[in-house]
Amino acid sequence: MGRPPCCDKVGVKKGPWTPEEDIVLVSYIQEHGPGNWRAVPTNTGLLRCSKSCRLRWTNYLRPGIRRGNFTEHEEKMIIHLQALLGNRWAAIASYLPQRTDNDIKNYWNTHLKKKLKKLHGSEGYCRDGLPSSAASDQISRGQWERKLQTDINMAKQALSDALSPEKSSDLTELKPCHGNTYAKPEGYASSTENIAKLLKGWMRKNPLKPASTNSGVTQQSYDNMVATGVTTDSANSSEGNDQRCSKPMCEGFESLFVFESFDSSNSDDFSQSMSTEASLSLQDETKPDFSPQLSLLEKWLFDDAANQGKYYQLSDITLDENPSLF
DNA sequence: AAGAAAAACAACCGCAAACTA
DNA sequence: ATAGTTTGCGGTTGTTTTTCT
Repeated sequence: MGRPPCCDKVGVKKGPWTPEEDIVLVSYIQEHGPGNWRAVPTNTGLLRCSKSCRLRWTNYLRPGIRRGNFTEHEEKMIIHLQALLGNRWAAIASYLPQRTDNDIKNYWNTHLKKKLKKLHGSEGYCRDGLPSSAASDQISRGQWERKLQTDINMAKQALSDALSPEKSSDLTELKPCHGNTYAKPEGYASSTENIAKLLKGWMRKNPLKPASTNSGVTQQSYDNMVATGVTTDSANSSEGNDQRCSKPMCEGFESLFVFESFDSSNSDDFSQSMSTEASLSLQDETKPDFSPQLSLLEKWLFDDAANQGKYYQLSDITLDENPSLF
């Protein structure tokens, strides 16, 4: 007996999400909180499978995520964490709370892998830029363990370096492959921002109907959104734009969630932003506890870095101080 | 200016772990 | 204890955008 599909394949829409779909999804989550994805398509009328809804939310619509503009520091973090943890993107993303695993994965595949390849050349490195020696499963167990210990020490040191602000390692010398910066232009608008505008324009045009299902956004919830920062400026709203987010439209968007511009180099900004965020539905989001995600090794690195008072103050982002974060 | 190639990114797929009845 | 269901994760693909010729 095979595993049943996550949803009916028939009648399920695929491909890029439209602004309208985003609105519906955001509205629903705004009201019900994330989770129970199975029920989302049913309750919202979205012709998407639950998986797609979840992905859309976690990777784009969820408040607090930062897109594009990977900083040098983030790059280093990713590179070192990848070396340490391998392609465990979710684990890596847990160290960069503003980034999604998908984003990190894409960034790794499109940018960092190439960078490392250029930096190290092909010699001594296998695919994914990892030292080929790490994959030597022919060596004896004892050798392997010693090697592992060495690798751990190296990784620890590397992570230390990455966590240190004052140290600009050789990685800083990594230049974009061609003239461009890696990050998108400043004008790059996050999806949440896009949705913010959309919500404003759309909701005005479509007075929120309590809807037959519980999918509709109530006026109250709309008011909540306004209260939490959605401005009333509708000049750039998505009037008549029922296709994918066009650039001019996106560029004029404001933030639905009123986040300060995130900068991973400033954890205070982050905390601040997260506390703002706490007023939103994220507070209901059932995020896994942070600490259990940490393997012993990760925890050790975590603690070690914190003890050394290093730059990336993960310790600043604790459950106690930011209950909304996790 | 136009077409081709490369790069970037959004989204899908399948597997496996976690959860629930 | 277990079968069924849901969710999370990582790999991969498809589409769009940008750069090059």
